[in-house]
Amino acid sequence: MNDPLPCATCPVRDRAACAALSDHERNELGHLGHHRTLQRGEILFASGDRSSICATLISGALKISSFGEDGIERILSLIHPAGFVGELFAPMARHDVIALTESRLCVFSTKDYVRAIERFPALGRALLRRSSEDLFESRSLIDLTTRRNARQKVAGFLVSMAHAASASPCRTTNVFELPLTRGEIGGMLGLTIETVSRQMTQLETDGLIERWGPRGVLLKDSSRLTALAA
Amino acid sequence: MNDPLPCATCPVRDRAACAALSDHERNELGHLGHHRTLQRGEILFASGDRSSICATLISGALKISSFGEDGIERILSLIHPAGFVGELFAPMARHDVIALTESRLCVFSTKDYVRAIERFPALGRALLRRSSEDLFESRSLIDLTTRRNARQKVAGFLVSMAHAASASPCRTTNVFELPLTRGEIGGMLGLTIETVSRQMTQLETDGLIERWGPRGVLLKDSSRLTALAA
DNA sequence: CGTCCGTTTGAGCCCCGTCAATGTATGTGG
DNA sequence: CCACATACATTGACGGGGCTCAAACGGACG
Repeated sequence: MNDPLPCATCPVRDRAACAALSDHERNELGHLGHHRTLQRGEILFASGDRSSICATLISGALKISSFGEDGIERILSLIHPAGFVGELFAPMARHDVIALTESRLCVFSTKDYVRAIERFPALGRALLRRSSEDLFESRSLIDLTTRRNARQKVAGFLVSMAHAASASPCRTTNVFELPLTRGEIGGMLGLTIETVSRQMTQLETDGLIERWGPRGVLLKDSSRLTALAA
Repeated sequence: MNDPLPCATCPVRDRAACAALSDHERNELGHLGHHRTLQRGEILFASGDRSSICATLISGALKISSFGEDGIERILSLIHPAGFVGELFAPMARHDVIALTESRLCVFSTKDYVRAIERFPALGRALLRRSSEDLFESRSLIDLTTRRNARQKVAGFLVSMAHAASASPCRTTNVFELPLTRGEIGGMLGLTIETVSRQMTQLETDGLIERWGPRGVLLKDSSRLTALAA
């Protein structure tokens, strides 16, 4: 079951937290984890789970969500390749982690991973760096959700998704596929499905974007879009 | 100027990140930092600063804010005693950090602190733990801001402030002083001053809270308030 | 072709943002 | 001590943006 992971060919081997390790150390870490593939909608772990696993995302996309008693989903974060999920220090999971698209993961038991951090300080530092980045992303999302009107929220969301979709941070793509449904977008921005949809069509009629089917987006005027989001 | 810090009498010595260090290590870290006191409204560092400092909060409260070009403040996070602020890995600060009340800080140069993390792995792990907690808090705030109506947002805000105000996480206070103005609360929740004010008065007339002047709050019915916020 | 799921579009209403006035606490100078 | 200024909070009136309810549309898959 736990065959050593083929880190040598891992597409995120130089961006994930484990990239900070030496070959020898990574090899050792590799023996602790295993690969897993999730289909869209599959749950990695749910709020309240004691299962205590954590994982690095290799490909695909995940969402971290909470559900109110009314059953309304609120998306708290998106996870992109090389991202890390899991509560290393809490006794149990406090949110749900769900695949947005087919996703490949490198899964570890939390206990093993914490021990690895203690043995390999570089891993802890890399994770701290990643955590800081997550924190910044999270605050950017707060920034987005507290904006005044729906127009600014959707515009800002599209810009941030464009950044996330582009592999390199310097060269940002203008055309991409949204991994989220309208409802999920609404759940991130504190809007309803209908409002998101209306804003999208209005952005299109205003010539700021173009749409390729329900999920494809082309940013025709990124600068004006960015300005709108500010 | 850089007298060794009197860690021995520090009120957060067993909760802050540096609590993970041995006496000897902490002593060494203490030689790198210095104390500083901020008055309400004073800025520790601002977005775009290259100053590169970081700090542990000893007493008081800070806010992390971003300002839109319209000049509207959006509060992204509150920092409580034993909290840590500063961008260890970014070339410059991306948000403003401002004192909410008179605050005492333990300030370090980022460069020194990063070096300390490399020398003392336990410090890195403690910071990772703290960062995970900040991330959770941040996501809780997202959870709050994406709620449907103003009532739920304000109720949830009051509950979370009650938790933050109580020193111990198990025994939570029901009476406390808000360190924030109505405008600042609005800036956190994506609401206006007037809406916050109206919701507060309505919560009072409904018998859920009582107010002691503009800032003092007494939670008369925490359970109903919590239910309302869910 | 029919079903399912997600998106789009429409109509109506209500919550909350805007604008404006008043109330209250604190500090400052005459 | 009082008049005044400043800053913040409260309250009211009003209009518009977004939520609710509802129906039509479109693609994927049997």
